[in-house]
Amino acid sequence: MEKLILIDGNSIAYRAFFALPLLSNSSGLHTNAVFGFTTMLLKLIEEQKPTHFLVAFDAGKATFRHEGYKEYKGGREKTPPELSEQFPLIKELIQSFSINQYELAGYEADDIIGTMTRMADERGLDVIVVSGDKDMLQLASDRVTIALTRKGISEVDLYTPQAIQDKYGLVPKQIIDLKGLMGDASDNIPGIPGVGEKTALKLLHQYSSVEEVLAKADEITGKMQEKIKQHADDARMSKELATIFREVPMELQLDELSYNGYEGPTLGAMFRKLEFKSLLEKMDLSGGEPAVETSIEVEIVGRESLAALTDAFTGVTAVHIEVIGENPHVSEIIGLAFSTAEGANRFVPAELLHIPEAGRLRDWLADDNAPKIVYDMHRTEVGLHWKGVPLRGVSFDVLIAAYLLDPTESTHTLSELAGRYKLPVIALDENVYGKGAKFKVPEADVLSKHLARKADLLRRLVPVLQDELDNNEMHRLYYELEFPLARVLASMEKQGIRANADGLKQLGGELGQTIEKLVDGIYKAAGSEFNLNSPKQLGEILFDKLGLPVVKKTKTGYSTDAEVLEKLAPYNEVVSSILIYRQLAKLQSTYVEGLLKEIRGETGKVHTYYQQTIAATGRLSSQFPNLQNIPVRLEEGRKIRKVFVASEPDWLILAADYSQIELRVLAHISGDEKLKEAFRNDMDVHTKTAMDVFGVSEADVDANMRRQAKAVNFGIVYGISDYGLSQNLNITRKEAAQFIEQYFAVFQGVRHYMDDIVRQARTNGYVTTLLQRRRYLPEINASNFNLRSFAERTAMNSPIQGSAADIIKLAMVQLAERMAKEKVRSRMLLQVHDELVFEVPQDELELMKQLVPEVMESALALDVPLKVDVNYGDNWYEAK
DNA sequence: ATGCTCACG
DNA sequence: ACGTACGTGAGCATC
Repeated sequence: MEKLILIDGNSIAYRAFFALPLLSNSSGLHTNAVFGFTTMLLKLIEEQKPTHFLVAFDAGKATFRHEGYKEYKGGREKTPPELSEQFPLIKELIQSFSINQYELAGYEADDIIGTMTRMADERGLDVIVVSGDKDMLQLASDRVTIALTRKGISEVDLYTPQAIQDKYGLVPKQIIDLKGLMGDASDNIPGIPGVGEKTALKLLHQYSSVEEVLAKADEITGKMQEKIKQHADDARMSKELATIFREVPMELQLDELSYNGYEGPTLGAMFRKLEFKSLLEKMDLSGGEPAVETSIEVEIVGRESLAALTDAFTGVTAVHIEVIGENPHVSEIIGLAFSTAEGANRFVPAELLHIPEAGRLRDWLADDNAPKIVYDMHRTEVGLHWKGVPLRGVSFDVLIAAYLLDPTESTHTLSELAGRYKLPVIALDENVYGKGAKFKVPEADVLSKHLARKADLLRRLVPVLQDELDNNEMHRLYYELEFPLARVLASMEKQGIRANADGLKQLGGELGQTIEKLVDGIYKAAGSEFNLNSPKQLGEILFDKLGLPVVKKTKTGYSTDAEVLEKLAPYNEVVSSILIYRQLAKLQSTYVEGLLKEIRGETGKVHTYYQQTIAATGRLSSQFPNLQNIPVRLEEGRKIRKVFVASEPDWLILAADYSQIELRVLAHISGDEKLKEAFRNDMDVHTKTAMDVFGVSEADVDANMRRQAKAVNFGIVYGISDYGLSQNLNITRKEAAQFIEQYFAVFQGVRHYMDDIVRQARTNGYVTTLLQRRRYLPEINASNFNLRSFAERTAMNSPIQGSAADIIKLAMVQLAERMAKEKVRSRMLLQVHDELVFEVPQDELELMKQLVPEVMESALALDVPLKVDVNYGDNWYEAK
């Protein structure tokens, strides 16, 4: 069976461009549209297996349509330069795929495609037309299917004549009539004013064509009749403009479009040029330049030579210990590889680590004076810990350096770092181990080489990364903050925090009963039973069955989030029950059941894992379980905190949190006098903001004024926009804009900071925190409003959030040192962005109550004081 | 795998 | 006109 694919090149390029974030390669060339185009081509080739293929493009500006109607496609936004520059690349890409492309002066891609479908139809070929433009539907026939891109570009909807009938109740030819009546703003086709899709469809279902509608206009009632008569000519012309011309005088014959697939090396070369690394690896496009691994020498160490192994480790040795599994607290170690300063590589199978002959190796791993280079010390240390092997003496962690050099990169795998720093290629773990259910540890010959390559790469990366850190003035950030912090985190996690399982179970039982009653009531009120956890089913009940007004939609259907439900509560009592159900169900599934699963039977403790190299701002994140989002705002949820207790009898939980750290940081970096004054006088900053913005005395600030001022302060920290503030305060955008203006009139230093930081981002391409942590913002100069605005808000927020992260991390490192020096038994257990949680013996309470805030407050000297509140009790709930 | 919802700072 | 507040992780349903 022969099959022809016809692609509307311009349309797909546009879709791809707007669907994907602005990727760019190392020379700054944007490639997102090219990338989207590539994935679409790959998918079509694989899934459709075309025998014939053509990509058609619009040629030049003027087409025959402009002869009759000069304003055709007028008023359209100019093509963004970031997209224009990609068209030559897209054309080159198509060539690399060995796919035919065609354009003809005076005609649009539609017309070329229309003509081709006619020819193919006559010849009996099956055709798929790929476009983002609904006009194409007019071409559908028994042999011609139209694939329209859905949201994004990876998904398409297929339209056969039947599908068009089902969706619009029209035959394909009537799509032109539809356009004739409703017009098309994007092509500047007028149609009949006031006629949208709904009306146009109604008219066509009755009269079948534009001509009939115009002829029978007298039958139509009301204002519509007048409009139709008045704009009859517009409708006729619109229909004509929307009609795809299917007789383009082309030289091109069908036979010339035959497609025999692409040549791997040619496509590979193009992907390398575009720096599509993930595709290169996934598709294994060898040939051309060698993107393959070079050979490597590695000695597989056996039982007999194990004892002498460490004799070779005289200088700084690179060690890679492969810890398998996402959670290092429950992981397997499958092998160890070593690369000496002289470049000799050794591999030790994991099972040898525990035999007596490995004694010297274990000592070496634990030796503070045996310098080691590793990838992800924190994870490795935790993984080894549960196998009873300590890790000490690490002198450099490649992962942390890579993260600091660009915290926005989604991953910093060794394979990716090799590419990023132009070092010898190594395979993806996925390709060596397989993934998901297919995961399998390979034989020693394969595994030893893979891990030796990693160790070898570590050694080569260190000087490069050290240079880069120095260039970026990140020496202090690395050596005084992030690197020592990794050990502090590992120690906190190994320690774990005790969670009372019985308490949780009791809480769960109570919740279960309340939830059961709620659910019964909700089903009764709804008149049927359904899955309350399904937003889809809930939406059908609320909006279709009960007929409540639709407030907000998601891309897949009705929105039923809390904001929507609050608005619906006055219409139907069941809605407030649903809100309560949601709240309790969350507590039950995430916090009661979820937490219970994470408690270790032997110790009754949970051991979270802090990710140090994920958040773009420099914050930590917490997993397995996440202990940074334990409920606190509502009393019902807050009770969960009662189960977090000290792990020794009579010890206490002590919590210390920074008061308003982000606004204090803002006061410092903006230098705003008013804001500094507020903190120097230790005022309530939201009240002070209300006083200044509303121009009233402290006594006259009511609760509502303070609430609004608080929202403005939050907004300022987030990178304010009138829209965001208006949503938060439920006020109009204009009012929000006025608030912001009043705020800036008072806090002029803050306004200057906001302007200046965005300017800095534009000039440098990045913004920095107090300790020189960097965040790159490539989209700060984008022509797309949304992308650019997002980057601007990020530029305002990141230095604030990131500097606050710098400060608490610094405090953690200093506290760990002080606590060791003072030889306290107290332990640091948790960090929650602006809060540290400890367990302390009674006899150290007074010391810790004094020491903790002292260190936290003096971690970094600012122009305003830092303030820390300390609380303690038998559990985390009481420590408030 | 992806989207929705919701917990935290 | 556009449509978003900044940063995360987990559970569940659905595809």
